[in-house]
Amino acid sequence: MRRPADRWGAISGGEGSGTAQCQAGLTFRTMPDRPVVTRFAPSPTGHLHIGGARTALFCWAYARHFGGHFVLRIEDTDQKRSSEEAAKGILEDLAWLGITWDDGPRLEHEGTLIGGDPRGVGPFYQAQRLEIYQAYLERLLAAGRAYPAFETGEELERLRAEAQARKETYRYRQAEGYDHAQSLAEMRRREAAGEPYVVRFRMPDTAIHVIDSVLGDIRFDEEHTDDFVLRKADGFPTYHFAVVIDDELMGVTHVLRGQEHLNNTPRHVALQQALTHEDGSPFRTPVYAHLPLIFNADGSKMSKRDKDKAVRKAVQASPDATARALALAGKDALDTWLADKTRQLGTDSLLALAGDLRVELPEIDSEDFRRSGYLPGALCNYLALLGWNPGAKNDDGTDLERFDTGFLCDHFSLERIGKSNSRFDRDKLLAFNQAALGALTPDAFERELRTWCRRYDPGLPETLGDRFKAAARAIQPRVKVLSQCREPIAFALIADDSVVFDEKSVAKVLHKGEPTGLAVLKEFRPILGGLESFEPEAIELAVKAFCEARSLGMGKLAQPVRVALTGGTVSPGLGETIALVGRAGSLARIDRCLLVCAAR
RNA sequence: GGCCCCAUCGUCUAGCCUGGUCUAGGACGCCAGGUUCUCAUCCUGGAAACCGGGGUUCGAAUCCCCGUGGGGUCACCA
Repeated sequence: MRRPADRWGAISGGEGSGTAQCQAGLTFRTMPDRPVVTRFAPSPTGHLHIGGARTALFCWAYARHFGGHFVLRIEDTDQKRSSEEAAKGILEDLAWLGITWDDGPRLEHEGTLIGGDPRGVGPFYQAQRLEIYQAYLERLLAAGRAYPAFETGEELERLRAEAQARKETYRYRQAEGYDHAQSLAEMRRREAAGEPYVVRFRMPDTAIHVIDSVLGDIRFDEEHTDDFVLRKADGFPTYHFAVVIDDELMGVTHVLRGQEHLNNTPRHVALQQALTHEDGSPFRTPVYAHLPLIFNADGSKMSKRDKDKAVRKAVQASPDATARALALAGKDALDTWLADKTRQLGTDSLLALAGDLRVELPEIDSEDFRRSGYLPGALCNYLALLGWNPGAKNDDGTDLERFDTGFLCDHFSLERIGKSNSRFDRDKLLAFNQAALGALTPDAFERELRTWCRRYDPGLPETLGDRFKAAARAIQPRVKVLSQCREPIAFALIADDSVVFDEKSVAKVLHKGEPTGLAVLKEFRPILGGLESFEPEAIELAVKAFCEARSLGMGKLAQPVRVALTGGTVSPGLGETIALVGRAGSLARIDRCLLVCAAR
């Protein structure tokens, strides 16, 4: 599992590791003082967001780089929004991306088992760890570092509003003259009576320093912190509490997460300083690395609600669309969805509606990219470049930016993580994917296409039958994503007698010149009919021979045949096109073209 | 608004830490050519950036300060 030492890349001293300087001035890496453990800890409220995928990718690559452990933990402490279904979905999304975890929920993916608990640090669902949190909470309570609070939500809301009116930020602070013993008694009384209360953390009266491997040292002064909630009224821990305990108990050494968490970090650090294990040993502060955020191309925040937004807009735009939405979603569901911008429709309804209304859904979850037909390798490659850069050159002097996850694991380091936010550039991702598809061997591409079709377009292989292989050949260089696969071969998916002959093409290609395309076509028909093999290569040869014998340019034959077989002048190579339409189909289409277009 | 973070082509970035080799390099996109039976692929070329102002220095994209701009965050969500 561990890599040879000479393959470790450089790490900075701030990462809890030793950096040695040798005589020649070369820096080489040493193993950190304890095994590297990273974790990805999503809340199961939906599919894996693309920003989360990037975070997971980095955490995974970092652990792999050092031969450490990558933990997957499900943060389901919000009972209202979490679902087991979403958790499963996230596991599958990660597995599809090739991001596998060492410690975490078990998942069977393509015949291999991912996850497990080799270090005995589970369970990995926070909802199953409530007793653990409670034990630490009680120690904090006993030490006076945590205390019960009895304000209702409405009261807090009012206090916040009042502060806002004074142009201040409301911060919960332990009241003057607070009596801990009395407060604990009240807590016990409420406990017995089944009345709600929360437990808050007493923040220290000192500034908190956060050491971040990406952003440097950051100081948060005490007047800007507040006594946040540790245990909610429903008995569940808040994120802050659970994350600190679990990270410590699971031996997490490096926390890589989005920059939106930066302002939470002083709370976590303060908690680490206040918490101890049963034996009195202190919690440790992991190395933090806050990752720059990813935005939409237009600079707006990438949100899982974007998909709903796009469809909602289309629905509201026309009464016709509203009617169709009504049929799909039902009146009540539609009304609440339209009225509440924060509401999300089910994936299936959303997809159906988008298809029906011809709305392009923005891709924001990893599942969306899978559906669109991106290769996980290309996605990971592009994602890795959002906030990280290998800083290396290719032999031709261009920047090295196309690489696989193996390269990422070998070279990933915190010191090359950028500080500034980036925008998600679909065009560049598309280019990466097109290159990745193009680099596949024809057989590998065919397999990828089949796999994708099985999930998202089972009708295509059915329609194509034994022409699938030829279709795949024609498709490969012509699509950027697998979901475009029907476009280059659309002519092969329609009935022979439903080809629509484009007027302009007919005029230009069939009627103009000498000889006319029509004449060439007529002459070519019997040659085609008499071919022994109908493989693209054989057809190609026959076509060349035909043209050479008559001193015709290839175009003089190819374009008329294209119009006859596809209705237009654009299609894959002539041999491929003819092969895809098939012998009977080709002859029928040529005959029909001769008949229909001669009259024009 | 308070706090925190950030700032190189339209976008992602290299260079910045360890000032000079930067008339700032690459990728995507864009534009113009070329190869090819059309399309796509492929090849060649081009336009395109150091946010502003001070300072330090012989010298600043690189170091410091201020301004401006952008972003994050201010929950019994995570």
